[in-house]
Amino acid sequence: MSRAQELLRGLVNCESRPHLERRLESGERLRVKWGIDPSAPDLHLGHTVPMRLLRRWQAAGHLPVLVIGDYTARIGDPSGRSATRPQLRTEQVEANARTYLDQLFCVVDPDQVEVRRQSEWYDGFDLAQVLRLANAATVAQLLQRADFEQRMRARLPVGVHELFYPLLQGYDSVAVEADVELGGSDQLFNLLRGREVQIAYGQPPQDIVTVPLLEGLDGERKMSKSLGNAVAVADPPEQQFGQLMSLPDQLILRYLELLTDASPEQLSELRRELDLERLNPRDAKASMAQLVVSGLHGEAAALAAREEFFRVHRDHQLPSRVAEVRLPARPQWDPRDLLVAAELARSRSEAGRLVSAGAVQLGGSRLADWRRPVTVEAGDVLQVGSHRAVRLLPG
RNA sequence: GGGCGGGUACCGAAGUGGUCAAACGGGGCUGACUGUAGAUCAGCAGGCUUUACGCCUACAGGGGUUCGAAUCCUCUCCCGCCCA
Repeated sequence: MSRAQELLRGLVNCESRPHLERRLESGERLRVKWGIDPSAPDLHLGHTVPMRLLRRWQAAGHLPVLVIGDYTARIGDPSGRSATRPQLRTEQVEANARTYLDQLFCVVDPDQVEVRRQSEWYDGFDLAQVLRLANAATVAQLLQRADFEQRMRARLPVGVHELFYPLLQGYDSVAVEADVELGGSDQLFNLLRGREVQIAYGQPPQDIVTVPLLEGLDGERKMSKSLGNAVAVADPPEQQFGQLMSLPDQLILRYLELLTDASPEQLSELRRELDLERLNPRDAKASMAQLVVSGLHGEAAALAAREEFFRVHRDHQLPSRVAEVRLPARPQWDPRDLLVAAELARSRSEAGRLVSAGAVQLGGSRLADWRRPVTVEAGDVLQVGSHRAVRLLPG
């Protein structure tokens, strides 16, 4: 496999591939732009797909240029807007940007990057420059974008400022003189626009590399924090492990391919084992989860997370670390008050329902009826379902 | 600026005067089973209480009609479409 082929392995799309391969073979140090909007403080596993690619390119001697979208994030990300969103304040954006970088450097080598912020060039942008930028595309070109079209058809709002997104992102490429821009496959439109903007400003157009979008835990839609199907990079290892175990079985190989260093040979071997049912999908999934978690938190943490998961969910034992709750001493408790006091139920009504459903155990025995008061011994464990439990202490 | 159509629980979406705390689907929670928080099947679904077909709060917001309103009227706010 040539150097270029190695760097482009597993990618869905390049523009233009022959040109990019030539440049990769030339030994040139390429400036590889990757942009992120710090509109929310957390990166998730979907972001680590391009991050992992950047690391590979770093190893081959190229320079990632990370563009922090502090400007577009400050305006407010209009996608998925359900109400007028409060504009993010500068400090908030800056704080987000910092946690972003911390998370990024879990994967990307912090010594081999250039970090840039949009504010470097947009703070001083005047109207003449805005108009010149706006002249780099026509309305028809901007509206042909698939998600605008879908939203218009679905009678959802499309803000005027959203039309500027591709232009702003494109101008970023001009500002940082990008040779290559990396993005998710949903970014193709914006990335291509970047080429046109560069041409309009007299620069050679960047090459484009798009990586596949990672499906979220629901197995259907792309991973996104707002869809609630994401695993955050900063989440604790046990939580990540558990979330990964809730993945539909058919995505095990996909996650291995996009989120770990598993080789194509290992993947096809694993596929064969699963097809022949020689391997329990649960165990394959656990191996995947362990690899992914160890990539972010290290091997020891990943192993501990795996053991804890099996202990609680396969062997149905109490979690090894149970939170402690201090309660006033009372001779008897209404089970509902007890659940609310332990923060295992939001209301007495909900607590009553949980007891009726047979979900609640106190000191190892199942509560049958919320009407029957219970006595609490110091150190008793109150448990709801299989994995929510607290130890009750007098206080 | 004009015309039209909308705003219902976490999301989508029924419901056009009482039997609506509100169908159905998704998501969520719980149980059974299992091979995992996966799959499948079942249950739960605002709050409070003396757990009763009791009370309070709730169908964008305010005001009104009515014995009674998510449903009718009115004003306000928000959104979409078409025309200009």
